[in-house]
Amino acid sequence: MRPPPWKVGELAKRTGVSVRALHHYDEIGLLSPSHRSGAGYRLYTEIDVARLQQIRSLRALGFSLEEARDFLKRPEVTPDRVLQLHVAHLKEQIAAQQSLADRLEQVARRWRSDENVPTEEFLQIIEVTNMIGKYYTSEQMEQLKQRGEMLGADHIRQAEAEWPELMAKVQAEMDRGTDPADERVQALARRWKELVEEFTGGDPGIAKSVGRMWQEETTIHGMDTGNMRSLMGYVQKAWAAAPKE
Amino acid sequence: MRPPPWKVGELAKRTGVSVRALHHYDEIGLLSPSHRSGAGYRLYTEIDVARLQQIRSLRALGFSLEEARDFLKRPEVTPDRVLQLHVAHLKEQIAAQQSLADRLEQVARRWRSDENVPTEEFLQIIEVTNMIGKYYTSEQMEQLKQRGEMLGADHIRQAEAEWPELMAKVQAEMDRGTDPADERVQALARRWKELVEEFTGGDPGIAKSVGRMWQEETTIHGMDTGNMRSLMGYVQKAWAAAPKE
DNA sequence: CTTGACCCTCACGTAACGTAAGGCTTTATC
DNA sequence: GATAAAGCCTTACGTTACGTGAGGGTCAAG
Repeated sequence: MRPPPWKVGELAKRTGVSVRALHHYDEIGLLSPSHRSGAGYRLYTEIDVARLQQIRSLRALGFSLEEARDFLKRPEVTPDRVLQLHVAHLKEQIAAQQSLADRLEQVARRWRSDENVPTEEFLQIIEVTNMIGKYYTSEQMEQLKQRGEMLGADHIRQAEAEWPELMAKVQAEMDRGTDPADERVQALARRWKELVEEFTGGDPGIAKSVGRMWQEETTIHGMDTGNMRSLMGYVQKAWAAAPKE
Repeated sequence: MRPPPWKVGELAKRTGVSVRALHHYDEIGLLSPSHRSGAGYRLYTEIDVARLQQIRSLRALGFSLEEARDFLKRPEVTPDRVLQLHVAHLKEQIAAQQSLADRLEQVARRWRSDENVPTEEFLQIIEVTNMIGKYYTSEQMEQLKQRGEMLGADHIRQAEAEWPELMAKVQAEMDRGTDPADERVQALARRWKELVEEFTGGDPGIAKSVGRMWQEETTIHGMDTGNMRSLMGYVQKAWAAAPKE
């Protein structure tokens, strides 16, 4: 296991990725080992390991192998960016799973008491169960990727810059106790929504999940999380209070 | 949407399970709607919805469709049992994801500071990432199911009864501050391990995850969780302190 | 020097649907 | 009450990410 060119079986044993999978990644040009021995043995280096990690993280996000390959081609995709995405996704999953677990426990309790659970409960459970692990669905990813390309890197950066600013303003209104229905707050909430939509391509499903992702992202840019949740709550109230269009 | 025989598309829309998937489930005899209209339209009742929920929960646990079908045939499998399994699995996932997320954040920070992360980190991340969502692997499930059949229902119940008893004893030693290496504790730890192995068929991978499941299960039988964790920790120390065989 | 553990390259198999084709039925619209 | 549009049916081939051998070199150990 020691000496850092590893043979395929060694890498497989250490990572839990099957030999066949590594062969497959090589075949499709997703991860080709940096070296081959004289006899044609695949030899993987640290660089290959790092790339494999990126790949597995992206797969955990729901990327297909092809999407992962394309994504890793893009120059702005740095290793820590991938890690951040993975972390954001995990936190999202955790939140969703936590609430589902609570719900399931309730239903189980109810079932044990009177064996009579309304079908509506089951319908909702099915829906939520499906959503978990599917948060970034393939079409959603499609849109995300397209948007990412269409907006261009600098556009994205601009949005990134606007977020903290916008959040600071919202925070100010919140501290001041302004009613979420107030026009000033409404304007901020609208802008918030626009920013989200700009990034998501207007898909409401993706908006929900990516909303939280942005929350993470901007957290990383130097803000605190507990607070953020209350901010989100405030904005949501504002949306709820909005005159319908 | 109201009237409870639903057509396939209605059910699909409400649950997020695709029409094709429902057709598929019908084809393979996993979920055949209770009724058909004169024109041959599939009509799903509340009972069908409840079954669909079971199926999706089992799928979330990593069951294949065939395994789910067989599992649901068994008479001791009640709806709330499936819910409990699902809950246990979710909590397990949450714990694993939480620790992975922490790890990823650490690594990301380290990367941003010196851009130099030891390969060992990546190897471990890959391994853990793989394990999540794979906790119950198909072969593991195989073993679980086989064991479930081989042990028989009453054997299981006996084990169920022994758990609280055993845990009470462990708790007593722990409260007393007995060293985990002490022979009394060692005996209890061995029995603990035996019980786990009896249920898991001796597979160490499954033992780890099912250990937590039992934790949940027995919790449900009326014990408190926070405490349980420290119990587990204590037993693990005992295992670590065991003279190697 | 042989034997077991690995490695290679084909190459076909599989699970759980996706997707499209061709053709009825039900619902909505005028 | 006709005429779409929308939804349902079956049949059937396509897809992704590998699993699972088959047939045959390679290499460290005894």
